[in-house]
Amino acid sequence: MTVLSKSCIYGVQAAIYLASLPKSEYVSIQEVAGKLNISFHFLTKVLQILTQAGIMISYRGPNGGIALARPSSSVSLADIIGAIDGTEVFTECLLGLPGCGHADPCPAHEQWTSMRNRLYHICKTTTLEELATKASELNVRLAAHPLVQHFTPKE
Amino acid sequence: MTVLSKSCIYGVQAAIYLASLPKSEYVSIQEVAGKLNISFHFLTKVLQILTQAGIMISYRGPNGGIALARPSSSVSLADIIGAIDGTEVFTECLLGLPGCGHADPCPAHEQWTSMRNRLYHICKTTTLEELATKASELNVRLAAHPLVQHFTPKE
DNA sequence: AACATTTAATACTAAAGAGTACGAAATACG
DNA sequence: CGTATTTCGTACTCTTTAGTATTAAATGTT
Repeated sequence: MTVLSKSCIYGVQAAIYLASLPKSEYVSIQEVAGKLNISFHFLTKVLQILTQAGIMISYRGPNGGIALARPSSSVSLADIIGAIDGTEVFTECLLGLPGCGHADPCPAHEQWTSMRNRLYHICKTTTLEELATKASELNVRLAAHPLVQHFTPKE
Repeated sequence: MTVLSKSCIYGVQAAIYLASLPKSEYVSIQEVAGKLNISFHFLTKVLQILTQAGIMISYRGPNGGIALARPSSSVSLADIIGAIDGTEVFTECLLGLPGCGHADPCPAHEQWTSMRNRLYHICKTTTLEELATKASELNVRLAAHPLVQHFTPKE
């Protein structure tokens, strides 16, 4: 059991990748998938979700692709997680009890609520800009396998 | 995507239920499943895991059942989660990157590590005794559906 | 207008999680 | 010894998530 689904992880990775690019032009999903070592088709589906959510914009045809719809400083981790996995992680009871809340708490309510709120706070205040800066500053890894390779100008 | 699997949630609920009983005798899985509104067969499989992990002990035959192997004050939430879902939640990178760590961090490493450590700390220091006490003190709910009913002496 | 490129949409396959069923093994009790 | 009770082990089904494939729609270029 993981906190984020695979779809969500891919979405976050792609978003960070876009945010880390110098210019904000359309980048083909193929390029992103290649750099991040993700299945192109699968990533396409994930990015469609982010596009529909208004987090990214897409453009079809030659030189088309996807791009962040807003400046990376105004997109939070929580935005992306919310769009793909939903807000469940930030709101649900640890034990999955439907009506768990202040009025009718489960035995783990207090501990978990404080936890969850902190998680939400961190995700809400962490922006793509911040993550992208770290990624490039520290030469930090983004992709699973070999590492993000050098940018090869698209042709 | 949830933090804990259904199996794990059921395991935790059952453990709290056992801990909340006055005496620590063998309780049939059927009784536990009934009180907690969980499928008997499914709960059986989950509790087998906890038995194999040494957290519970079982006894077959008439008047058999399961019981906590140790006093409820020495069983932590983390023990149960670890046995059923594994320690992944407490150790894994948010973005699921294999070698993510201090030496080779992902962009979300710092934030997530502090989060995770706190989660682990809370789960490690929260005992079944504590949870069970809350459950009975506050007349707090444990099961999803109707509510834990009154104890009906087993015969 | 024709063609190449790239996302959108849909459908399909594979794997994992959740839930069900049933027979085998252990044990108490008459 | 036989029978009822209760966990153990295995196998099966259903649902969700992950991943693959294919066709349609949009758009720039020649």
